[in-house]
Amino acid sequence: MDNGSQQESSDLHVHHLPIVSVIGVEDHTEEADDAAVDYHDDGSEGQDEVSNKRMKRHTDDQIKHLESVFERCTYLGGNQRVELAKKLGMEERQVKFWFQNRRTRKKVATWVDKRQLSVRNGGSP
DNA sequence: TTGTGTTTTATTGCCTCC
DNA sequence: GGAGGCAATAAAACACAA
Repeated sequence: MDNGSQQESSDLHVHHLPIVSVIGVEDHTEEADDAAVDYHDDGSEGQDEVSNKRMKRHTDDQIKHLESVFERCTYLGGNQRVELAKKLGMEERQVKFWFQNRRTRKKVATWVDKRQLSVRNGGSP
C-alpha cells in the first residue's frame, strides 16, 4: 500500500535533517517528566502482556512539541523518534503512533479540502 | 445527569524495503 | 525476518444538547 503513500516522498527527505534541527525541543525535560509520571501512575495492573488499552491523552506540552516537529518533518527516523520520545517523556511507540495518526489526519484534511474546493467549483472535475 | 456524536490514542493486519 | 509504513478498526476520553 505504499504505492499511494510513498508519493509524498518529498517528506521523506527530512530524514537527513539533523536530529536537533528537526526535534528542536528546548529544555522542557522537567515538564515532560511530569507528563511521564502521569502516564505510568495507574497503569500498574500488571497486565503488560494483555492489551490493556488504557488510553491517556497526551499533555498540551507534548502535543505542542509533536505538532511543531511534525510541521517540519512528517516522518521521523529511528534516532529522531527515540530522541523526541525521551525529551517528551513518552514511549517510542507512542511517538510512532502519534505521527502515524497525525499523517492520517493530515491526509484526510487535505482530501476534504480538495473535495470542498471541487464542490465549490462546480462538482466533478 | 445522561445519551450520543466526535476526537484522540492504540491495535491489528497486510505490504514494502533493507 | 524484522522494522516501519498505511488502512481499517476498537475503545477511551471529551463535548454538548436535551
